[in-house]
Amino acid sequence: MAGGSASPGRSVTSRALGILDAFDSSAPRLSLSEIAERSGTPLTTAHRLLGELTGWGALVRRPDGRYEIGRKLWDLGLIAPVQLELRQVAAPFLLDLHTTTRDTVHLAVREGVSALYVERVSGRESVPVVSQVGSRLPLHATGVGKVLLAAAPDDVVERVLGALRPVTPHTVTDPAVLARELAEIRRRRYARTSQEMSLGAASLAVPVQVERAGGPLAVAALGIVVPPHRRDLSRLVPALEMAARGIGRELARSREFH
Amino acid sequence: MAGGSASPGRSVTSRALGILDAFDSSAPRLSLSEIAERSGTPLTTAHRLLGELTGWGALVRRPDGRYEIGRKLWDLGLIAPVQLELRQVAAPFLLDLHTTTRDTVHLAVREGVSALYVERVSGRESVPVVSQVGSRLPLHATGVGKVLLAAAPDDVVERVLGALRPVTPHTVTDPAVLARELAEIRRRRYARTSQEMSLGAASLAVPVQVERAGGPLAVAALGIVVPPHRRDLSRLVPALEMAARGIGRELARSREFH
DNA sequence: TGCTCCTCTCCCGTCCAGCGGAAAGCTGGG
DNA sequence: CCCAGCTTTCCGCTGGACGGGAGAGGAGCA
Repeated sequence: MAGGSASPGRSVTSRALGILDAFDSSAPRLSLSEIAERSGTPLTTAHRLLGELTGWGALVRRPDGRYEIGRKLWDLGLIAPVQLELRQVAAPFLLDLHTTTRDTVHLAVREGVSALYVERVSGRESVPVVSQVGSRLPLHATGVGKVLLAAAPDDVVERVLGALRPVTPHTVTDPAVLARELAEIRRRRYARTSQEMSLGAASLAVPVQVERAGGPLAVAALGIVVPPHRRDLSRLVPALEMAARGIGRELARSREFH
Repeated sequence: MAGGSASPGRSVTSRALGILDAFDSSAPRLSLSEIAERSGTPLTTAHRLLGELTGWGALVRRPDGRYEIGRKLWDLGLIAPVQLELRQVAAPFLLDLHTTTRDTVHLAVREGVSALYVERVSGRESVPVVSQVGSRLPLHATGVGKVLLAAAPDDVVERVLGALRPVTPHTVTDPAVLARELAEIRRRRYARTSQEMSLGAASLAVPVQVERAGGPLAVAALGIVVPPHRRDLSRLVPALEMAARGIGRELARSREFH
């Protein structure tokens, strides 16, 4: 009878941490049984581990019994140097763009075959919140993603072209169409998405480049989302390009010292 | 010979998590031995736990061998609902203030006897970075802190007055002086710090209030930091008050639905 | 160059704390 | 009222955590 036969192999610690993997931006509040199921942990074990995680402050218990991420992880997350240099350098430029245009501006980097949004200044007009800081989207699904893809190594491009899952009803799913778009982006130095018009916004994105010995190196993409009733997208290109060049210049300078 | 005699009592999990406690905004990169010392963990044990934490992604190893907070914790931290509602409601107001004044604007809440900065928009002129989002400062040491203190329950005020440690050379350390300042803040509805002039900036802070049955309830403080060469602080009061009222109103409205 | 000091890594015997099935609380809906 | 689903407590078994020791790898100094 009674339990016993300890864990199936993984270490205690990674088992506890695995619990945290159940949490996600699309599932920020979870009940005990949901967590147990999502993390593949026996209910009782999950219960105990949750107790410890809560005790430490990694999680907090809501009045309704569900768990959510606690202060401690917020504190620690804030000091994570994820693209720290880029974010610090870029922040003033994003704010400047926001001040002059009043629109939503965001900055993303490539992480594998995803675009990772690392900074964002929200505009007043409510646009869909898909580019939340920390969120990841497939490279082929957004303007900044395509810009990053246009500058990515060939093997990455091929991997993306090989698996074009639709994200919105308007996502390109034809590899030939996307390849043509990428060529166009490389030629014009900016991407312009009309696909997302249906979401109530149009967007524009440009590459951020750092000058290096051996040619420029794209490290990020700068995007702006404009409400649909303003169609003066093209007039924004110079401002965006200037900001992108400014970020690249400052980044190169700050790296010289290091 | 050989080790053995397992842990002194605490659970495995909390021991591993305790390792993370060694990290701090003032010490974001640590070596193995620093971590072992800071967390009071035997060197060998710390080494193993660090391996597990790194394997999961809570920490990453830098080329020089030091550890720092990794992507995973960043991701999780971003979905922590720490003052989520307040931050979402306040963000547009902070941006508006920044757009019109170009100065650094920040928002803080009270957490015990500390002011916790939860949102910030940095101005172009570089002011000291003490109000980084996530950082905590004693209530008596800053403008927003004093505003929060002025609205805090009596027991909190007494606790603070009882232990006035100096933070900068200009921090008030005399309880009587601070008590008079607090009375002044309650009367005028805003705080104005001249103490921090030496740091190269002057600041202004107002309470953010939510209307409730049973009188207004201060929940946060809104502050602005102005470079010293602009002395038109008083002209900012109306704009700040309007923003603070706006935040309070929106917050009350969004809570009605809930 | 040889020495010392410091930090990191691997090894391994002991022993205890994690494990999780079972069953008892606790809600809330029908 | 009864039942279904979720949460919490209980507890004996066992396998993995523990950490001292030794040695490798470097940095600094004479």
